[in-house]
Amino acid sequence: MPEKVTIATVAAHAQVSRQTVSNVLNSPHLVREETRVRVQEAIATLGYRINQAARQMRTGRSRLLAVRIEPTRDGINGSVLDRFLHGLTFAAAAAGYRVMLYTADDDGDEIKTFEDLLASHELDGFVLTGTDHGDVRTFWLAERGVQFVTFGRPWDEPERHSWVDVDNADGTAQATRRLIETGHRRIGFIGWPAGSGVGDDRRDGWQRTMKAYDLDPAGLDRGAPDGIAQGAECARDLLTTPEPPTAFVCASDSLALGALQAAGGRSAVIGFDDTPVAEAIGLTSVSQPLPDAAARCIDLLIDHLDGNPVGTSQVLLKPSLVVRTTA
Amino acid sequence: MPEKVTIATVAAHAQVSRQTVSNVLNSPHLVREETRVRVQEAIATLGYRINQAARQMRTGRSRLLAVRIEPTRDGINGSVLDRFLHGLTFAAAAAGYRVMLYTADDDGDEIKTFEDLLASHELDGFVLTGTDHGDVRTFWLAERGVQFVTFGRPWDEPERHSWVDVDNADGTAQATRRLIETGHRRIGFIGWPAGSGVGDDRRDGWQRTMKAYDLDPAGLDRGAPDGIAQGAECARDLLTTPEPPTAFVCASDSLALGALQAAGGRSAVIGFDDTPVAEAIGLTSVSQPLPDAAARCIDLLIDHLDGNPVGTSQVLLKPSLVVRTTA
DNA sequence: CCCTGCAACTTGAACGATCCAATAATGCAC
DNA sequence: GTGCATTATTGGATCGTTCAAGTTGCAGGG
Repeated sequence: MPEKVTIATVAAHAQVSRQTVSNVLNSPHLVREETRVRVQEAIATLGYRINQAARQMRTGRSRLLAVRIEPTRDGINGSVLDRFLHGLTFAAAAAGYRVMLYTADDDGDEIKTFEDLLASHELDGFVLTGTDHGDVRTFWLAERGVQFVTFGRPWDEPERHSWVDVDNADGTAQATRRLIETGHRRIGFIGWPAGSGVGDDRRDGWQRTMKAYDLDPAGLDRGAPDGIAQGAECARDLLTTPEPPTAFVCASDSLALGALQAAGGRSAVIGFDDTPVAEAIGLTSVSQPLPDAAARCIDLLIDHLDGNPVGTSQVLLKPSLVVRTTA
Repeated sequence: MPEKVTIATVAAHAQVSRQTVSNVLNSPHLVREETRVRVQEAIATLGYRINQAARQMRTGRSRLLAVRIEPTRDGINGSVLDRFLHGLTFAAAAAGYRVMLYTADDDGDEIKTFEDLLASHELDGFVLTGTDHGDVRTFWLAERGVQFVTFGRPWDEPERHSWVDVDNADGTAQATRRLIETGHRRIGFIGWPAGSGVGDDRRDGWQRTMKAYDLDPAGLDRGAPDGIAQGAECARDLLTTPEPPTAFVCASDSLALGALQAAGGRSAVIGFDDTPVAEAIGLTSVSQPLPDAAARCIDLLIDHLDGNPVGTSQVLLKPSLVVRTTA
């Protein structure tokens, strides 16, 4: 076991005071170049690492960010959450922060966890995913002056807090354009029942694009809860109309998979989220730029923590269409 | 902003000393029942939460565990890692620990991260996933006396450290038995090339079960890197033999998916890992008990941290077969 | 010549918990 | 009532860092 190396050890080795070493680390501009170099050398020689606990106790900041990891499979999930988490961890590390996980059964439970984590001074900020209309969590945090960023915008009032989101409408617009460009004229949309911000946005993108190309979207639109069976049913329903669609834009890969089964390979289908399922079966799908989104979340959050706490920022990212064999 | 509540505030409120409050929290047996209750009430009234940073500075323990989150898609990944992480976080929280994430490009990079995290006294232990033959990381950690548990056993020397693993051979054995019981006699195995511990174990389960039922496994076995195309190719190869198999046991859902496509619905197929892909397309698959495995990892790790540091423990869990439509 | 201002650095105290050693309270036998 | 062991409680020191205030040396203005 090597000797414990503290800031005092470094100070003695470099023949300066503790505070000067601290300044080299935190406010280098206060230290003369020559001294700074000498201290840096001592740090390197001794292999000194700052003791986060001690720093945290003094400054009250832990350089730890928290993200909820969900047990369920709705909203952002599976490999989507997986890739998002990796992006967060990577971006946070680059800025000297760490990412911590927590679980919660529901929003109320999550607020209890907020209290726990904050009161024991364990962390500095939150990244929230899967925000709903009038999300209680965001109000709770804002009220207490806790810094946070959401992945997913607050649909009621866009500038209430900082967020990063993917332009869902643009995703389905790209999908619809692709189908139109490959010759389709009657393009159906299979999405979720009206009312969810994300779902409505995805429907909008399809609808607006149809109209932009002078195609009538009337009657080509079905809504059902997420699921393969539901997607299949919607597709069958649309295919038995007098003028059936020749292609489908779907609000999720699950719905798309159902549509694909129902159509038996005779319709073009595009899904949403680019899940492993899509990759596995060659489903063309709209892909969210998750690493980028994660990095922007961290940027925003750290901006709030380090810098100007006034005002909020919003970032809207464009998804991209991953063309495979189904469209 | 409410007043800051420290152990001193609680002590004053309950008319005892700081040390007594500390004892109530850490060594309740030293405190008289009556006093203990009074202190607990003061804690509840004031909403006191222990300051983790201060505790950590004194005790040198952070109550933080770390897990690597991988960018790539091999080994344990996607929704598998997702579910495992949730299990870890949940189990850790129950024991008063938190889970932190870190990234690394390769094993060497990971060891550099170990150094960083440990030197700054940021965490107490590691959960490693995806261990290889003669994993350098485990040697490095063991050498330094750092506590860790792996999910996946060290194939060279089982008792070198503590681990939790799923009985892969039992999984393919269950799959093979299921196929035999539903009337199949010629059952092929599509796995990875020999040499990986997990892959060889999965092949073993199939082979042993075949022999146990007096069925000859000779010539029914193919190996290829993981992937849908590879699975399809192996299946086609097996189907063109003089006595082709009527069913396939596969080492992964990806390989199974390929086999399914190649067989065109005329063969029974069973995959491994019960990924969302399997659920989506109705693929029968072997499911790993991830929440349970995660909980056992945490149990073992915390045992090592809190209690007896002597000896290692091993836990082998049985997977279960999720029967869907393909077998 | 004194005072002010500045840069570069030093010193003592504080953050909030736990550990340690010493003290006070209690019970019991003689 | 005294002595002694047992248990419960106390005050002080401590972990490693940063904050606030202070010291030193030197240049320039009045």
